[in-house]
Amino acid sequence: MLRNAPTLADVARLAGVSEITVSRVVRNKGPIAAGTRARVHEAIVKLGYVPNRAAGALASAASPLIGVLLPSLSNIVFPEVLRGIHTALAPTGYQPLIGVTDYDPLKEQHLLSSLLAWQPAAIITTGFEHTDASRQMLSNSRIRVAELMDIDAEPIDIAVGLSQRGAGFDTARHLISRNYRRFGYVGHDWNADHRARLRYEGLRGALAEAGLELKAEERFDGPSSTMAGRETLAALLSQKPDLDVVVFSNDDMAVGGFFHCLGAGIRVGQDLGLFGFNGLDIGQALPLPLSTIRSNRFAIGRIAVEKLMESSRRPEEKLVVDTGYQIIAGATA
Amino acid sequence: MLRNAPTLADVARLAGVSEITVSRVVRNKGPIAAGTRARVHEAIVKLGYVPNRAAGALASAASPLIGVLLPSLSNIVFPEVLRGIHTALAPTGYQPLIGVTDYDPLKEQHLLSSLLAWQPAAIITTGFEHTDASRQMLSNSRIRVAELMDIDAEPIDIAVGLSQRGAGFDTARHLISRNYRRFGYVGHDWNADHRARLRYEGLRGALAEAGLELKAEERFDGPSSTMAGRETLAALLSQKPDLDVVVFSNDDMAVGGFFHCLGAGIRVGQDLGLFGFNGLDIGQALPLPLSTIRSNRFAIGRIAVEKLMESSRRPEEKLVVDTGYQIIAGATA
DNA sequence: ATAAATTATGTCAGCGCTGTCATAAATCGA
DNA sequence: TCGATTTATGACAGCGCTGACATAATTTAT
Repeated sequence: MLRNAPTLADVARLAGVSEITVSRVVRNKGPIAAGTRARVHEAIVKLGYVPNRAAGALASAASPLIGVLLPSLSNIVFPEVLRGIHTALAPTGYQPLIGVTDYDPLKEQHLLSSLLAWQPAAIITTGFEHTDASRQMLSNSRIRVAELMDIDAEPIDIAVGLSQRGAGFDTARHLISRNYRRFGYVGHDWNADHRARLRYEGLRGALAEAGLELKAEERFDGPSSTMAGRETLAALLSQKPDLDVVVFSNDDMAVGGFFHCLGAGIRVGQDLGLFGFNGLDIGQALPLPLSTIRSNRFAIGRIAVEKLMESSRRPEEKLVVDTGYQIIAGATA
Repeated sequence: MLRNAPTLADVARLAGVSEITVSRVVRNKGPIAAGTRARVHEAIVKLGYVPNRAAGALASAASPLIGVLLPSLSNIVFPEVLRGIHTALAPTGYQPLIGVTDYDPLKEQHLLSSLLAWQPAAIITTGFEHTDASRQMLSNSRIRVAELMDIDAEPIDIAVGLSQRGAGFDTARHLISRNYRRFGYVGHDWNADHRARLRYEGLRGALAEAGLELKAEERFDGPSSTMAGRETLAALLSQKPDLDVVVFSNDDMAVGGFFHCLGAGIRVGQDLGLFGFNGLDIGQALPLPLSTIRSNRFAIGRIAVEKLMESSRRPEEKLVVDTGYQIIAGATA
């Protein structure tokens, strides 16, 4: 932006009104006579005026920015949440200011303070794992805060997501009802991905209730990926070949598992059941649609924004929105 | 952010120095005595001072923001570019302000003007297709501009990417050298995705040079996806079964094609060759690794930021960085 | 017709910071 | 030793906008 870009004052002069009137026209605020509005708009177009957001943010101690903290951009899950956020934000004039935490609460804390420096209207972050300092900043700021993906704990303000533990639990219930008994588990690094751990715990809980247990489990030491799923299933089966179903930490891993079976001549759905989590498109495009759980990621982002926008002040009551999950029966388990 | 958050003045008072000195300490600018610096830092920590970015941006007519315009977040390609941008940005203190254009130049134009209102240090956008007004805004602004993904036209300032046309061309050359002759093409909507069209044109160009042609082609009317690839290949083959290789507009589509073959009992690599574009992980995790072209998306984002950061003023010379592409021979063609 | 309410517009200070220019203190060179 | 540099700090205005508080013009009610 140039120093000599037209300002409110320039527009006001050209339209023959005061600056504040132009400001009101631009922000659609307060009563403006139709004729005045027209003249101002004309002047705006003529000069190519674009409001300086920094000045506006400073003067009003508020900005049309929404801080968004995402743990990762490496698989499609969080971009989809972001897409939901974006879709809901687009008609409002708010813009997302993004930070990527790499699943690191300390990084989240640093990013949070630089986001807060912009005086955003709201902050959207992921999960409930924050440093004390982050929590402090968020509650001090008094702006609206949404914590996404999980609803298994008490939010700072709004939580939007699904019960990760419940999803794990219902995975086991579903598979037990389909007469699977010899369960294996293939996961990835859950120091990073806390929600994968919650699903795992839910899974084990339901198995225990049914008097069952995991016959074998293997965790890939790194982030989830198709390749990791493929290799980790191979490792699991070489150690324990007589499983009748394997639950994966997510669809990326499960699709990899499917590919392993394809290569190894294992008939998926007959010799071995496979179950994922997320309901990604890729899983449903497989020759056998993947049995999995739909996690409604787009909706989580969209609904979070909608709820945040309902009021600029944080209400007394904390809000928890359960976006639910649906078991996709599929054909692999 | 609260109206009563500590300001520079509060820090200055506590440290017993002037505001400008605190400002200099915070920004690491100008000479500061070690003792002064220490006292200021102490005061900053004690008060939990966080600089108000809006004020800084207003006063200096510049902000530590980088405007990023992406066409889509629906598949993994642009999130990966964004990840590259993010990775390079993280140590610099700059933050990305994101807009999603849905491949619509007019939407891009609107987003551009709201990004520019923040007086960003630079703008990163995609491709060369902009409205005249966008082009105008970008050149008037004098800030650094990077146009990503394609290098087949003259950039406004910096272009970082690969020759899409060249990638299409070399796809054909490669397949011809492997004795494929009966080419089919499966694409998606290229009104949106202009680069897919460039690759297609490159492909046809190389075929023509070799005295060959596309025996059949089919374009899915919508964005690329695994399912679209699967269905569109089915349609193509039902119309023209005797192809020996099918080139897809990208890996998502090609993976879908692979799944179709799996279901239809077509032996990939023997009965029919498949070739993609992008070099996504998923393609390489297939039982037969997908034959495709690696497009170095992460590097495109990272290098764009690095080049943008080299100077805050736009140099006389336009810069084109070719991040290249590599043919991944794979096993499907 | 006149007070009361409503609508339309303006004045002014100040948001929190940084650029510019000035000044003071320390260091240097011959 | 004394001007010339270099280093360290400060005073001050002003970036472009908006909130609070008038005030003027118009409509409505009585």
